[in-house]
Amino acid sequence: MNIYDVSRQAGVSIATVSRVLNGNAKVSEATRQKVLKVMEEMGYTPNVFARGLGLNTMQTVGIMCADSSDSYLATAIYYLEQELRNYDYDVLLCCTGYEWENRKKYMELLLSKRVDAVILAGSNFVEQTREKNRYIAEAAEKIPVVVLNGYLEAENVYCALCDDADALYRVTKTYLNAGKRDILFLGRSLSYSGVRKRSGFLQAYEEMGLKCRKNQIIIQDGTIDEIRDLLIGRAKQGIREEVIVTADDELAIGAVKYAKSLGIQIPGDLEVVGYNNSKLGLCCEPELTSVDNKLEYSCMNVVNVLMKVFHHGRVPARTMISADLAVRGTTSINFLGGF
Amino acid sequence: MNIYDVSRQAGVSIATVSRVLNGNAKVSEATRQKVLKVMEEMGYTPNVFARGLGLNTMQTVGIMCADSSDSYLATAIYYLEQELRNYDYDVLLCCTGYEWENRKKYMELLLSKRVDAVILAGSNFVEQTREKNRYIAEAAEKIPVVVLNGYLEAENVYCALCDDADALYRVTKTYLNAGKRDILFLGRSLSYSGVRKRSGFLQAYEEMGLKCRKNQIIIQDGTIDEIRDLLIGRAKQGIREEVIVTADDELAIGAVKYAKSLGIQIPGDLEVVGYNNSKLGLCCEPELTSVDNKLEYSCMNVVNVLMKVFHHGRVPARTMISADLAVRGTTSINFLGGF
DNA sequence: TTACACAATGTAAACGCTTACACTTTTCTT
DNA sequence: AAGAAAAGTGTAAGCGTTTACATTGTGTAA
Repeated sequence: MNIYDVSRQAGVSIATVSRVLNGNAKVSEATRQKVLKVMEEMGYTPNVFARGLGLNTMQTVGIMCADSSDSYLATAIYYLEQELRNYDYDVLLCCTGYEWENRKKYMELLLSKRVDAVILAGSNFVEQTREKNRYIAEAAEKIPVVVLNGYLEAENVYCALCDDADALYRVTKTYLNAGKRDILFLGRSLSYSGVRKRSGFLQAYEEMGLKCRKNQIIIQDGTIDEIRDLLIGRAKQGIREEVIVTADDELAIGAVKYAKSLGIQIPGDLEVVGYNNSKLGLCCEPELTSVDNKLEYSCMNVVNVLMKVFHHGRVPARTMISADLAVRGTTSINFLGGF
Repeated sequence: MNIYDVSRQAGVSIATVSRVLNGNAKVSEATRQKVLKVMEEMGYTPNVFARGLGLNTMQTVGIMCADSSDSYLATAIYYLEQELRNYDYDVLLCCTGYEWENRKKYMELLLSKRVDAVILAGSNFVEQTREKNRYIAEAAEKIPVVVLNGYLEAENVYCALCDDADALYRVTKTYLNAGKRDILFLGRSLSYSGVRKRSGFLQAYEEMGLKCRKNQIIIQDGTIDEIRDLLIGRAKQGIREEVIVTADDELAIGAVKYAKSLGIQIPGDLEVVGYNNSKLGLCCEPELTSVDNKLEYSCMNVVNVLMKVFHHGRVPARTMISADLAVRGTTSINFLGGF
C-alpha cells in the first residue's frame, strides 16, 4: 500500500497526501482531515526509503562508543536515546572497541547509512594526535559531529564537556588543605578526559607549592581485580597512601577491594573517591563517594546542540559544565567548601 | 555522485555497476575490476535510501529493551550488536521503559523504519496475558521477531532461552540436600523468567517433600538499597534465613548489604546467590556467586537464528540452553554435584 | 467589472538504485 | 560447421516518495 492508494481512496492527488504527511505546505483543514482519516483506516505507513530518497534524511543519529556494555557508556547511550526520541530521531548504535584503527571504518559505515549526525560517546574517541582524529574531522565535513565529554577542534564538531580538571583539582585541593599529603591518582591510559583529570590533580599540588612524586600517579588499564592486585603489590613494597582519587568508579572499587583485603579501614585509614557516580559505586561497602559529572544533563545538552544545528541555529563549538560530588561512605572529609 | 557517474567513468552501463555492487549476477572479472577501481577513485558510496527502495531492506535490525543502561541489558545489546555487525547488519536501538503500554507504539516505530527483524532483549517483554503480547505477534506477521530470554508462542516468533527454572532448581536443591531449610527466594515482579525462576525454586522443595512457607518468597522491584532495607526490616521482625537465592545480581547485592549492615557473616552465617553473573557482582565484598546464564552465547544464538530465517532456513521456534554457575565468595557450599 | 493576490490542488519530474528482459558474443556439443 | 547453451552487457521500467511548477478557484482592491 502506498501513497497512490491513499490518494485514490481520499479522492485527492498524491501531492496533497504528501503535503498532509509532511505538514509543511498549505492544505485545507477539510482535506487534511479526510486524508488523515483514510490513512488511519487503511493503516498506511509511509515508506521510509522513498522518503529518505526524497528528503535525504531518515531522522536517524549514529552513536559511536567503544563498548556499550561499559556502565558509563551504557548510561550515556540510554539518556541520549531517550532524548533523541523526544525529537523523533532514532539511534543507530555502533560499538567500535578501543582500537582507534577500526574507528575510521565504523564512521564510514555510519556515513554510508546516511545518519543525520554522529555522537561520539566517551572521551576515548579523541586521540593525542591530529592524524588519528582525522576521520572525525572528515566526517564532520559532511554531517554534524558531537563529542560527549571529549574535546576536539574542527569545523562542525561540537563538544559537550564536563570540567574534569576542575573536579579533580577541587577534590585534591580539599585533601591538601586538610593536611593530607600522600594522595594517589589512579587513572586510565591517556584519553582526553584522562589527561584533564591528571592535570587537575597536579594543579592542586602545584598551587600549594607542593611536590608530587612520580609514584603518586598510576595509569592503569585493567579490571577491578587487576587494580586491586596492583595496589596490594605496591603496599607490600611499603608504599601506602591516605587518599586515592581516581578517574572512574572501577578504579575506585579496585582501591576499595585492595583496602579490604589488607584490612585497611575505609574511610578511617584510607579515603577513596571515584568518578562518574555510576551504579557500580552503590554495590560496594561502604558506598563510593564519586564525582558526578552529570551525565544526564550532558546528554540532553548534546541533543540540544544537535537540534539547534539541524535548524541552522548558532551553537558554541564547546560547552562546559561543572561536576558535582556524590559524597558517600568512602570519605569522611568535609567537601562543603570545594563542592 | 551516483551510479551514473560511475558507469560513465567506467564506460559501462548502470546495470553493470549495480551488479558489481551487489555481486550476485555475472560480471566478467575484467569489468568488475575496472568498475571497482573507478568507484574507489571517485570515492563512491551507494545511496542506502535508493538501495532500500529497490531491495526493500536496509540491513538493519531493531533491538528493543526496557532500559539500555541496565547492566544486564547493556551487555546483551553489546553482544548482539557485535554479532550482527559480523553479518553486516546495523542496530537500531529502542528503549521502551517498563510500561508495556508504550511498547506497541515503539514496535510500530521500528516497523515503520523498515527494520529487517526485531530482537526483544529481556524477558520483561513477555507478559502474562496474550492480549498484552498481541503487538508482538502482529509485528511477527511482517518480520521475524526473536525474544532473548523470554518465551512467547506465535508464528514467526523465535525464542532463545536459558533454562532459568532448572538453574534455580539446582541451586536450591543443592542447599536442601545439604540440610539447609531456611532459604529465601528474592525475585522481581513477574516476568516470564521471573516466573520460571520461582517455579524452579518451588520444585526443589516439592521434590524433597518439603513445605515452602509463604514468607520464603519475596517479589520486590526496587533498588539495591530498598532491597537491603526490606531485609533489615524483616530481620528485625525475627525472620532470618541461611540462604538467599535471587533473580538478579542487584537483588543479591541488596542481600549482601543487608548482611553487612547487621554484621551477619557471609558466607558463614548467610549464603547469597545472584543471577546473571554481571559485572556488579565483582564490585561487592566478597564477590558474588552468581548463576551464569551465558548471555554472550545466547546473543550469538539469537543472531544465528535470525540469519537462518533470513536465508529461509528452518529454525526451531525455541532453543534452550543450560545455565552455569560462577562460584565466588558469597557461598561456601560445594555445588559440584549440581553444576 | 477587471485585475490581481493568494490559497488549494494537481501534474510530472526528479531522487538513485535494482532487475526483468532483450540482445550480443563466446563457448560447448555433436 | 551449425546450432544450442551460457556468459556478459545494456535498456528501460519500476520502487514510493517530494516538490517545482502549473492550474484552478476565490476573495479583494481599483
